[in-house]
Amino acid sequence: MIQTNKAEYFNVALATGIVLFGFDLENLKIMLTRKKDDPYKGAWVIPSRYVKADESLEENIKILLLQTIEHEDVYLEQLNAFAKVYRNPIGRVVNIPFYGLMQLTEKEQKNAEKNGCKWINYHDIPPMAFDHNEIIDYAKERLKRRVKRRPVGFNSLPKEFTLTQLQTLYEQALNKTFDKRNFRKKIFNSELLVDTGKTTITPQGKESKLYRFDEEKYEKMSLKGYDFLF
Amino acid sequence: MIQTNKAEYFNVALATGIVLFGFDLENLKIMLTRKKDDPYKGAWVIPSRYVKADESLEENIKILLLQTIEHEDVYLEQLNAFAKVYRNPIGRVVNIPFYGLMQLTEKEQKNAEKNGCKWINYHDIPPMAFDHNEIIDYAKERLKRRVKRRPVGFNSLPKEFTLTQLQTLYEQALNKTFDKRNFRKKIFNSELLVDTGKTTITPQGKESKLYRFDEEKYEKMSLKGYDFLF
DNA sequence: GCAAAAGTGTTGGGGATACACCCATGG
DNA sequence: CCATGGGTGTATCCCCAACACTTTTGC
Repeated sequence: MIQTNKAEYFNVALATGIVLFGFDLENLKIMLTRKKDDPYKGAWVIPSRYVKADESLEENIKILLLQTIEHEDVYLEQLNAFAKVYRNPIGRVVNIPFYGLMQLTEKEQKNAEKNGCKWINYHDIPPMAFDHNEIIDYAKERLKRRVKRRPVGFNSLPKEFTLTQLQTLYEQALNKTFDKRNFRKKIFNSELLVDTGKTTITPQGKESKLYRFDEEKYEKMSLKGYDFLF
Repeated sequence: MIQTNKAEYFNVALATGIVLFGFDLENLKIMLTRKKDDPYKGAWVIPSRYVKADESLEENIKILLLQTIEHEDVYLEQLNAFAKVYRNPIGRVVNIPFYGLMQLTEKEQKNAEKNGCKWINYHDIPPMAFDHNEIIDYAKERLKRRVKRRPVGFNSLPKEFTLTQLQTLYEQALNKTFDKRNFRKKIFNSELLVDTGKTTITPQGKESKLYRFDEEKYEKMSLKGYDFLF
């Protein structure tokens, strides 16, 4: 590490951003907002926020979550820093975005709207300011890897859910379809699910069994990943 | 993005670091150096360097490579930013480390030594300054994932190599052993290798076949990953 | 009555693992 | 002559992919 006078290097700004994925049991969505001031006033962006010198990235992201969906109950992972020299016209701003995954209910839909954000379909992301399209593409790739290699439902489904809901989540994230029987076999083989014995009536009026995750098994799988692939 | 006066946020320093893995055909090693000035003067660190406001991360890493091994012929990937508030006593310094993978020859051994660096065994990393042990652990996990899911030999072996050398690389990185026949079967099934028809005499005096990678196939595999696991 | 969704088994193939011996060389 | 390392084949098992019909409900 080259030693030098502080002023020469302590002149970069740090920001976090959040690529927040929400699953409403039918579609995967991403929460976007519009920029409130220049540069790029009015353009689509992911929610972002400058980091103060004595603030951790996690604290900063939590504030972003409170300002948008109004709670912090989100699974988070840090993504690669985006640090190109001229990515922001006002100076050298490094954005360290996070990937977030959550269940999307009416509540978050309303809170987001109230706070000037919008949940937009995963497959229908508009052109955005800065390098935010790049950031979203990167986050989507991360989500795909996670879905393939680790269980993700715990963070994006209600406590009890149907197998069709789980399969829909996987199909949306990976943008392909699965054979129902094979999907269920794979899931059951992983011993990740517990039959609650209960049923629900789906929006289509069909009776459907409810399952929940085996939390202990889920934790183990989250760390190790699967030995098979979706 | 909250708008504000520039001085309030443009006060962070940015650094890159390199966790450089080298394979000398027998052992995996990591290049470390000792800190030349305070804080932590004399302590082990990974080679690191402040980023200037108009300098890209990649430019910065290239300079680090020239100052240590004296060439840039290294496979690089950016790792997660390390950004804890109090990780550096002189101020808020965010380190964006890179993972590097290369073949380690006599030349780099000598250059590193000349430039105050040392190649240390992968399994024998000393306590280090700042959070550099954490960074190395993170990079090791990345290497393990890469070895399991994508071909890595191209970046860490000579153009032509023996299957034992390739297997040793995998065994070192994953810290386990493989059955020779099964390892070869898996590699051949991937159709990644081409028999050069040549042989070499190993240091043990045995005649051994030389292989090289099928570059086209290798590129494809690097992007998609394997459908099987090591 | 018909369209849409929930639920359920079998078969075949391919890749992973486990496992042992021969031969050539250096010492 | 023996220790070391290069090279090779088979049998088993399990996971994966392909594939179709019944039942119930809403409309």
